[in-house]
Amino acid sequence: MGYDQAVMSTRRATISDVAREAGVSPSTASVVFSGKTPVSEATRRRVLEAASALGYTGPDPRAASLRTGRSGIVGVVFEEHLGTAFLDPVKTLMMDGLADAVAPLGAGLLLLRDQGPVFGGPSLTTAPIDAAVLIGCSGFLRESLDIVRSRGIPVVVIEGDAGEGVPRIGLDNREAQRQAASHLRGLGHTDVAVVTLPIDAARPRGPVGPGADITVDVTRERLAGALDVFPDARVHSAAGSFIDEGLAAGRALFADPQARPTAVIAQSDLLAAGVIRAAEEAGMRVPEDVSVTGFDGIVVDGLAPRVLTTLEQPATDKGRAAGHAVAAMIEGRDAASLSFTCVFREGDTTGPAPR
Amino acid sequence: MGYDQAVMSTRRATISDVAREAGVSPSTASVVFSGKTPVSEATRRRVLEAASALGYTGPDPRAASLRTGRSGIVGVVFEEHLGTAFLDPVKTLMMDGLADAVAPLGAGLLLLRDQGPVFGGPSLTTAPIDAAVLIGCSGFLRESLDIVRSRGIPVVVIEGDAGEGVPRIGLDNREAQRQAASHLRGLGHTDVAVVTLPIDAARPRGPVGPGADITVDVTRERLAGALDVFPDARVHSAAGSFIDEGLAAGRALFADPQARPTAVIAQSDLLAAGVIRAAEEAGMRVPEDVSVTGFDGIVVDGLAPRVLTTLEQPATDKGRAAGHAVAAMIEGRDAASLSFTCVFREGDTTGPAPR
DNA sequence: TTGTACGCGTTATCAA
DNA sequence: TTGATAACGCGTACAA
Repeated sequence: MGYDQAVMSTRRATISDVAREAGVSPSTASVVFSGKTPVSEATRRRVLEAASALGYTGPDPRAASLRTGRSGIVGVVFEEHLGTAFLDPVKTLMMDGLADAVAPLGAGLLLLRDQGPVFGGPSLTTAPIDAAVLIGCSGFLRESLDIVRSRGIPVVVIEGDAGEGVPRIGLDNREAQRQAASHLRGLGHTDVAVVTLPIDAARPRGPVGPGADITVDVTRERLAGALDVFPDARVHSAAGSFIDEGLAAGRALFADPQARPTAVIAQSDLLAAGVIRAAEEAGMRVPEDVSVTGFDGIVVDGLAPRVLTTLEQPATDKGRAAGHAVAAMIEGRDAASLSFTCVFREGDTTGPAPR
Repeated sequence: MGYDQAVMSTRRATISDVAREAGVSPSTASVVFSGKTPVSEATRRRVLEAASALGYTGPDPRAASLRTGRSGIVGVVFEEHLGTAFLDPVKTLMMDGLADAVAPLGAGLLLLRDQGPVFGGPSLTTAPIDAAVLIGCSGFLRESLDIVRSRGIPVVVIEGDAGEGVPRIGLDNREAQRQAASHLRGLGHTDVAVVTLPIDAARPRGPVGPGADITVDVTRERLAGALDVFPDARVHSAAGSFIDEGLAAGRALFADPQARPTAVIAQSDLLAAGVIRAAEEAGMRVPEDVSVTGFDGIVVDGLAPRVLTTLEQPATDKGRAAGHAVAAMIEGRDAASLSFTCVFREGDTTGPAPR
């Protein structure tokens, strides 16, 4: 007993300690806690009593997961600061769908930022995850991705290309954006500018040349759709999907009164809202002097009573689909890629090109 | 070699395999990956080559965390569906602050729903976390909490009482709500109704009697503040902080034209927005026929051009404070409880009581 | 700078 | 229904 106390005071009780105290074998004690095998009521109670006497509160998650190979954790990897998971309305809806679909699986969601394996914390590669959902997939991720996949961890990517064998939950970004662009062309616009989402991890802000290296898939695809219709469009990148970024980009585009575009294709609704504000600042009317389109179909505060011309995307469904896909893969089934479709919605922020 | 291949095909290479292949000891190989001890460039390269030859991609997170006792994961526990983490604007802001404060720590955030240890998935008790942040703390949690604390895992609670020794990040809910109520009394209101947030995990919707058992701390505190001023107020609980819930509650309150309150204290801005909508539906003018107050100070879509009379709370700061607190505790420092203060903001949704 | 030896806490398997 | 055994894969004193 003296020994036991000494031991107890220095280290936490383990399941072996409990077993010893209860006079059973460790495996029996283990079974009492896991419930995976029938145990006689008598031993069961003895073990539980021993446990509470020793202050043992159940198996150590780390050890259990080493042994079983499962942690019950699904990693969700973002390319940007984790805050975007919460502040970007589209991601927010996606996460809701994802949480929904993953719940029956009993899994928790681990929010990860891919910062490369250099930084201290858990990256995709160092976290004990059972599966991973990537939100976009840029260069950085590619590398970690191979590692994860080589470990046999199921991976699904939302809006991005993670290579062969990784199911994709996609959106018809290019086609959808082309649709909005065509709408503008149909209205007679020829001098068009594009305000893009971040083009890469460094998130520079400013003009984008024709040869620019765009590593963010969504940005690239939507831009391609716009350029399909307006190959000569001026392109300006924002540092994030925020109203303020749209405002900054709009100011830049409208700075020179002699060289103002008659239409602006923004790659998100928030950016569009910012551009509209910039237009008003510059004394332009929307849509009489300049037309603006968005992307996402979310509710943007402060835009009312305007209705944005935009592309509605099924954000929640995308998340849910990703959840179902990882759930399937965890259970050993196959998961297929899936592409969702945007719906063009004409509002009152686009009109005929000014003469 | 034949043996090696046989082994490789059946199980994943471990660091020992790599060491053997490279002709060094396991510990040396380990050091190559962890970088905790200088290694000669030659051995280093040999190990790396062996690793890539064997397809070894670095230490297994599960084993590593068993050994080191750290996982780099901070658990965030919600009482409700995880979706609320993303759909409730206040929680959203909190999470942003939390992510922010935890980032330098290099930790990932694990979103957990506390559904009691029965359910299968990782709960607070079965997840490999280094620390936990509780969002609220009701009965369910209490139990898991003891377990976690007995394991020596630092815990912080936002808006809740988790018992002695658990630092709290709080809000002056009661005082703030009392302030809004006093404002109404000052305007001459006497017949007042309260629309509350969920009162417990079952989230019933409907009238709340005087003796009701309210397990959600925030709800209880804010209600107490309202009752401090209007002890006889009718109380109606909503099933969540949504506009639609406020709408439903409002309809119930305004159903009988003979017994309509002249003011409604809603426990969140979203609820308030719903109540206002219900009032309009019922042909009542705000604030001429009925005054409405909210709580939170967030931007509610569709409310413009109205400005809600409400209590602004520093949601982001609360999250950040919680993050700093767990960071401190993980590093062995102490963390103190902290209480934030709401600011009363008078809008145009409250006015003199109708005669 | 490298190697030896051991323990981290569990659980699966199989035999009794 | 219970127990003995053997991993699970790694990190780290400590000695060489």
